[in-house]
Amino acid sequence: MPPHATTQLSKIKITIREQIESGVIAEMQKLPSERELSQLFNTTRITIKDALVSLETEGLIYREERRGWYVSPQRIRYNPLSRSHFHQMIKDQNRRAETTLINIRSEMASGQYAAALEVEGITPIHIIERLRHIDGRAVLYVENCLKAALFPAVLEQPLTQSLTQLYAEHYGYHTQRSRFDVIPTSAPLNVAKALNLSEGQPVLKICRVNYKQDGELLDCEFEYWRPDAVMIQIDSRA
Amino acid sequence: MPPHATTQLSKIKITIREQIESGVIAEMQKLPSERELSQLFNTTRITIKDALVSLETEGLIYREERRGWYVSPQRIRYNPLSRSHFHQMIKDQNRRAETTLINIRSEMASGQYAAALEVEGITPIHIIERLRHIDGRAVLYVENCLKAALFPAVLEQPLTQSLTQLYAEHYGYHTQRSRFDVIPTSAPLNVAKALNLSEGQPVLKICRVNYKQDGELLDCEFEYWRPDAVMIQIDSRA
DNA sequence: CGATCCTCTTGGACTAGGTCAGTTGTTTAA
DNA sequence: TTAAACAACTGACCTAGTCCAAGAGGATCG
Repeated sequence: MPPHATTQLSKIKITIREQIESGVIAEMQKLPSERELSQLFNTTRITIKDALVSLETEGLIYREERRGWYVSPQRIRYNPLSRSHFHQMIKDQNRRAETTLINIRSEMASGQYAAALEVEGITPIHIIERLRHIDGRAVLYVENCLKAALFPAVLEQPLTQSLTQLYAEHYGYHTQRSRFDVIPTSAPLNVAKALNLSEGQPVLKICRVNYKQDGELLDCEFEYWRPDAVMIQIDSRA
Repeated sequence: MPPHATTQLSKIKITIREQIESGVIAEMQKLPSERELSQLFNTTRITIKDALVSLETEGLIYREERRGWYVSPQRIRYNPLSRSHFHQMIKDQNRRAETTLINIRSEMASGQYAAALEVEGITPIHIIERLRHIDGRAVLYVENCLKAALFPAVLEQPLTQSLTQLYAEHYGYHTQRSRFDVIPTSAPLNVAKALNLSEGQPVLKICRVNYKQDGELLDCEFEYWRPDAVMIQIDSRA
């Protein structure tokens, strides 16, 4: 019997947590369906769902929309200040990374793009939308936003690799300064679609602005992480 | 009529969002009760609750346990690398800060404390639990964890002010290096109690370790923020 | 061999209630 | 005047279902 289990909810949570921590259900393995669990615990789907959502908030499990609930793997440690490549970072932590290109748009800066790029008036920009996977699981949706004037013919380049590397090798741009915000919020529809979430589920949003060697604003980036997949880790001299 | 509102849920969300953004309901003001809202929108409390939880995830509203739902104020911008005082940071953003002392414990390091302080074997520590308010709202629960050997008679000092300042003025310790982790997770029971949350609601956990001028580990800190109250903002040269 | 269709399973969205415990403000009694 | 008692209100927790759309996998057909 679980210790100090007062409510149904905490009993369910404790039992499932024990199953996961003892390894009975492995990382990335599927939990029984909500209907099955509600029979197992002799309760309703709503109570089961409340328990699952709570464990999801904790970062112990995650869901794929209309597919089921799964056990979260270990969090990736991520330092947004280090401009090291995503693929390198994942590999350093003995995990497997993939990147797919979703879409490229060219438009005039407006809304959060204009604000982040600190531009007024009509400025043409390219927006590169990519999806990053770790161990086969979509965990990160990224929008890179480039001032078109700084990046001639960028759309003909290979865009599933590191953009940092592309900037350096093809344009001679090096990031000298970075500024970023971390905001716990919810997934907009397009992000939710890409990450197999439903609209309004929690994500960790990271907005990053990079400046090149001469101090000019280089590009900005909007990252949307599955919140169970990552922890921000920063080490710096004060 | 709200645009593109397909489901009940999104209709309710859009309507409440409009009310807040247009200022009909002001910051920190209470929303109607779930029961009232379910009558207003001619739906059940479950649907209303789903909508409210979704807006809460977004950071637009927050709840006080068994008290009601309220409109979130603007997020505080917080740079965990700058060792500037909490009260100064809040004042710089034209907000009002308070700190209350909850409890002080002296025990032997174990669990996450031992891990963060990088100690093995029996090490006596002091744990200072404090609660921080912004504009009268409890938004941050902090545990400071000090190696007792480094801080003789620390418990006789005033502990609702800045500990950084106390370290410098009374012990001559200055933070030279900081390391911190940011983790979206859920509130443990003691934290939930202090922040008027219910167990398992989302918090932003920040674990910080400070090293003093000679490189020795000085102290560590566990911060639990209401996730709608804060955004992490870092600016640094790469 | 590849595409399409069909069926089963899944979580998402919803209705219509009830009980319980902590919070708040008011009334009452010492 | 003050504290204790009380009643009203709140979200937390819970039951018992229905309907729907998207996902997954197998069978079928060109």
